Amino acid sequence: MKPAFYLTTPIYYVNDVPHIGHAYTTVAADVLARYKRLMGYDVYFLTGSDEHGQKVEKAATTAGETPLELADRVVKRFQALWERLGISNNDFIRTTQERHKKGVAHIFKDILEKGDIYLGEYEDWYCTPCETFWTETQLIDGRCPDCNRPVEKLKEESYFFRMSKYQDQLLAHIESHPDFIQPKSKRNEIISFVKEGLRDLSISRTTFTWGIPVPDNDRHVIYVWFDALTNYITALGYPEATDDYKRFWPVNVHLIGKDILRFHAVYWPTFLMAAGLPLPEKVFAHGWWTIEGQKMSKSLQNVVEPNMLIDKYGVDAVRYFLLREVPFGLDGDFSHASLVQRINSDLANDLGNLLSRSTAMAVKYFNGILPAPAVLNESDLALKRRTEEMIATVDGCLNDMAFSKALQAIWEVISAGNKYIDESAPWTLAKDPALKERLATVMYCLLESQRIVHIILSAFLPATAEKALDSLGCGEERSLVGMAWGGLREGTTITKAEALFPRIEG
RNA sequence: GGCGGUGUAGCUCAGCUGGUUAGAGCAUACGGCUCAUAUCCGUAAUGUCCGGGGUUCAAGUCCCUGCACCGCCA
Repeated sequence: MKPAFYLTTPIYYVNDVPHIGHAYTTVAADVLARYKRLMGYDVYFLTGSDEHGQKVEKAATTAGETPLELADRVVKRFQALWERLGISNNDFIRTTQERHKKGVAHIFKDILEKGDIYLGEYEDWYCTPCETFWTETQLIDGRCPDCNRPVEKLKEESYFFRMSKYQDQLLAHIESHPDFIQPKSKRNEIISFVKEGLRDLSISRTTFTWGIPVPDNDRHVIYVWFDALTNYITALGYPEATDDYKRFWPVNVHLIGKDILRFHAVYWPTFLMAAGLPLPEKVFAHGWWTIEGQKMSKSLQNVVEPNMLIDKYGVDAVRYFLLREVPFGLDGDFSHASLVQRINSDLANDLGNLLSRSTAMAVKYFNGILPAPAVLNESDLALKRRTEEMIATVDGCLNDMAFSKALQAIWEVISAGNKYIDESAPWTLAKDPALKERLATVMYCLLESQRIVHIILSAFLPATAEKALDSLGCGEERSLVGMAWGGLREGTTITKAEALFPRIEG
């Protein structure tokens, strides 16, 4: 039986339209999912939408539609974008779905019955747009410290989650599981946050109705984060002990942006502890993108619309850029200049041109019929070795979410391929019929190395790898097994590859 | 204010437990090849490794201190 691998993106809030940040998390998750499938895992890749809450309710009212209508509309935009980006999620959960609502009500009731949810009273300053309560000391000049808008004093009956009870247990878990929260810098932040003490958490609201009602008390709606986080198990069928649930929970990794780390590294694990469920194996918080050196914001009107990027540069170029430019976990800057630079230098000159020149020679010297290699000499073996070593390196990198490093390792092999051509000088070999066998060996090694490169690249650049493998005459052997050296068969028809990535001039 | 982090070539960054002439990619200059998307290969140059002090036979790497920037919390 295949090993299981479960990974998630956050569910995206429908009050916001998709931007480069959403695309980033989702593309990263997709690469990991595709890679794990390649390695023989049975992968459950979940994304979805978060649709409840006061903000959505208000936005819908303003737009003259029901909250669900608004959600339907925005969800389509997310789904259409994922389609365009080649996202291979096998499930898409919406918090308005029955399966989810049922599960949330169940876990709420369960924790209530176990005594870790209790009814109390909440009084504090409330910022409606942010849906956040602030203490007196947190306010800045009497305004919301996040958005600087006015806040109002609010007193409401509220259900509380006894988060304080789990402080020590959570801390112990974090400390005994060094990889639970990554990267390390974020882990430190969470540790110090927990050490400062966890307060009980208000997890219901009475000021609006667009949400999942508290079981047996429908004056209350369940707090959006309690609702949203639970998606990770309701998608698998919780509370039923479904096959998916048994097979995939606990999740291998939650990929998230650094802004929502606390919810995933503190709230969510303590909810699970209270419910007696196993904790996620890993929560990985990636960084943020600035745009041409500036913080991305609606008011600056510099929000990057992924569809526009795809139109202009193509899907795989965008996927490549997002994962290559910046180490996952750190902030990075998006600029058109650096994207064009990556496309021209890495994708066109290195990757694309290598395939182009290699396949052109195969056609020219062997009529496109791949010859069998003779005995490999030192430089052939060096290329083979580098290619094989790269597979292990990439595996290590991807287990650490080091997408950028993984791509660098792949590019070292591409670079080695270009150098190999230069050193072997096939055009010289071709002039002497006596060297035909040597030429055959060189062509074989060259193409075989690239076949392996493109199989592994199919996780990152699915459409590109498809084209490349087609031109290398490779059929369906696109898996871990197919990664072994020697998979390219003698007699395979090689066709001259079109430019995978045309250079962008100007 | 408390805690944590960062400061290395023009740019983005690697440099683990201290040890030969401090590295990579991109950009720059020069040279080479011609199979290829004017692509590829090679060579070169540039660094007070933030400042100051200290430990050590030896510090970009450890300690102290100052400055600058960033994150989390308050």
